Amino acid sequence: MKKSVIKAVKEILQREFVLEKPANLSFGHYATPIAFSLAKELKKSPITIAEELCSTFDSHAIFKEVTAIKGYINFKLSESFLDSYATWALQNETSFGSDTRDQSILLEYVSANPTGPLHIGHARGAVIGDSLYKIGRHLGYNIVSEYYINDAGNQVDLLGLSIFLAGREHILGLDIVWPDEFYRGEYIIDLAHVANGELGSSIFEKDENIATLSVWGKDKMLELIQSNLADVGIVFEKFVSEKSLYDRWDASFEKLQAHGKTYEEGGKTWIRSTDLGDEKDRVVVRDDGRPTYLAGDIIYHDNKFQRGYDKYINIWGADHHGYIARVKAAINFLGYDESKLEVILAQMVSLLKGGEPYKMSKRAGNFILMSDVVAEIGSDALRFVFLSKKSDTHLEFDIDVFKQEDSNNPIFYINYAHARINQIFAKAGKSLEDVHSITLENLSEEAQNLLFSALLLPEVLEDAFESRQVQKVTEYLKNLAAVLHKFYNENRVIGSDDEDKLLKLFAMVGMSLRVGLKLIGITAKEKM
RNA sequence: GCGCUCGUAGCUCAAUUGGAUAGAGCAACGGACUUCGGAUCCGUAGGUUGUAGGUUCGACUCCUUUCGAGCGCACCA
Repeated sequence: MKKSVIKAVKEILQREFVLEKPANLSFGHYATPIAFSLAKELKKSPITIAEELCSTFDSHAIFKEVTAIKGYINFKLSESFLDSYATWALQNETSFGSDTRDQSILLEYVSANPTGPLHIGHARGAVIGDSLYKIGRHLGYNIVSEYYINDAGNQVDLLGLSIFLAGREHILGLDIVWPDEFYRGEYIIDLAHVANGELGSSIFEKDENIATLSVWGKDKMLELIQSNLADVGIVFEKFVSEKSLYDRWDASFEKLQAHGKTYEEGGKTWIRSTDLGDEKDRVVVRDDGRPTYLAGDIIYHDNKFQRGYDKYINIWGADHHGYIARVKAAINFLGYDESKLEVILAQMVSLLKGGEPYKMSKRAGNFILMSDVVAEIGSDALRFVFLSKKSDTHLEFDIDVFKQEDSNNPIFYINYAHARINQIFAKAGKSLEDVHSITLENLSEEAQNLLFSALLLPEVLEDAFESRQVQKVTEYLKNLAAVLHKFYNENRVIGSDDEDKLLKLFAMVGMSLRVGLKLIGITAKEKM
């Protein structure tokens, strides 16, 4: 819809311009402030320019009216244009808002360590990533989702040790001296019991079994994480193991060397990341010859860029923000364009419980499990809460308030609008086919506005995806539901002269609600 | 100390990425039910956009100052 307007306006103005929504729908459907930017050039007032430009739009069929108000040029679409668009959309639900694009995108998100279940902080990035993925696909991007498994290094060793010690304490009944660093939490004890069942209690007898428990535990945790994700409708296309990458280190290292960005000092190998604005140079190989975590990420990004995507999006927890500079520097040193990497930071989620701060930590066992929250409020509400806020703002909510949310939850409000539409069709004893051929014209002002709102979905999706701000979709859906509820209260459909027209209009609204919800991972309810 | 992110109604958040009178929900108060499901709608009240400057036709948005909050500042992942 927006594209048609841009095309039409461009034909007439013959120059670039900004198209936006007017402050008030009564002004028109779209507007441009171009007169302001022309004012200096033409040495005339914006108001005069806008009025002059208006008259040049008279002939165009897609506009009902073009008016100048306080320097803005406002465009009102014709009813026949809106009707034909809606009629087409209703016949093509799956492709409504869909398009073909040639850009390819690799989207990496979650990538939580396989050393414990997902907690509520992971959920934010997970839900945002998955929604971007679903929307991007719908918009026609060639987009692939990927999970990077940190299955190498100390953390996984620590997991093995923790399970081992838990087994010795809880299964063998031995007295344990716990080291400073280990994973706490019920799930470690649970794992020890499962290991006891699958591997036998003898696994806890000898220290050399710790390595076995590490690998075993990591696989179990990965299964658990995947199951946690599946519970909120998230399935990854691809998993990449950090461990499997290290034998390619030599090849990646050669590239860095070829660009002269490495050096030896103190028996260690460094990269000159300060050349590209990092705070300090970084060690990539320790003095004992073991590569660091960054080395793994260098190989991984080398591997990613070799796969040749147009764009790489990583969603990280905000506590990793200090990591961006060194990874971008490394990508540059490998000989790639680091601007193709875009990092979205999902800010911290702080939880309260009964007004008290609820401290979260991966290492300690007192984090709140994502699966617990899902069990209490459901996947839809969890997704909606995280999708309603910009990812880069700190988010705080009280878990008790969150539990209470029922009718106050906007997800119910939107679902109710959708269910109402189904209900009214049922009550009228009609289906979409019965009203499909009717033309949507001579509608009231309110009905036209409702129709227009429903038809905005495609451009909202596009805007949300391109700005990577999914809250635009939830905002839109809340607004569309509100317009529908208001209209419903003020207008009787069944038995009115315009019954079929209004049913068709409602069908269009229902479709936008349904498609929009689907793309943020929520299934619209047929009835409540 | 240095860096990144964020300060918008009592609370949780929006604001077309520099545009028109800064908007929703919750909480408060007052209305609308012989209703196509009231899980809804309407109204009232609530703001110097943390502070102080600057840039321009125009600033919540960009720049500078300052205050506050969170996070980071590993050869851990």
